[in-house]
Amino acid sequence: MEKADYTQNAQILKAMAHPTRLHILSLIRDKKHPCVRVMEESLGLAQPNISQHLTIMRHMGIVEAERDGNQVCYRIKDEKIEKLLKEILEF
Amino acid sequence: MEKADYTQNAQILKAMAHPTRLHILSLIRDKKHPCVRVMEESLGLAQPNISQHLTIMRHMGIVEAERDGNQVCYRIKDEKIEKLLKEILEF
DNA sequence: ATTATATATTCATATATTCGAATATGAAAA
DNA sequence: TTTTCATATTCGAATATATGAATATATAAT
Repeated sequence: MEKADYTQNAQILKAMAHPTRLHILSLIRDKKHPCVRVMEESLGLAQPNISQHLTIMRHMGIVEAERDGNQVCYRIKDEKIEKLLKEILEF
Repeated sequence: MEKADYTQNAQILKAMAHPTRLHILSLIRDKKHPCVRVMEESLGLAQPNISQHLTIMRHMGIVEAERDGNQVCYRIKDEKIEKLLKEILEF
């Protein structure tokens, strides 16, 4: 494995390595494709805070956003991430 | 999953989410049970730095140290971590 | 006992993360 | 077209992390 890969890999891990972010990812897995308002209810956290965490994960290619009229819904970006996430959440 | 679990889980992830630490873990997997001096050669980093990273992972129960005379050798702590690590390194 | 070798710890400083508060944007409803 | 609802961004202060330099400890060799 290349040094660059460790860096890339570590960045993705780091973007998941936060309690709130793991919780969000778990929600996305459970309720398929939830919007931010739903997360807000489930997590009991401030909306901007959740949005900040989502932004971090969006930028790292962990989740993907889709606007649905008024609201924005999130999903896991791809199969690869889904597999990794499964391993982490079921750890 | 409990909130406490997300925290615990995130802490373990975070302790792995660093390029040098991933590299160290990869070394430990490849060369079974390497000592710090060997890591030093492979990584080309200062010994105190490596030792600092090892300490972090030891404290989080990711690796385990065993003294062998003059030197200290490291291994992955258990099966559970080994499985998670495999998923991460092969991501 | 002294010296050499291997590893760990401490400390200081630079850098990154976290999160609340305030504000901005974007779409829908009135 | 103003108001409302949903989400995103920006900023600042507190906190955490990373790393080099210096030093300490522990075993082995002389």
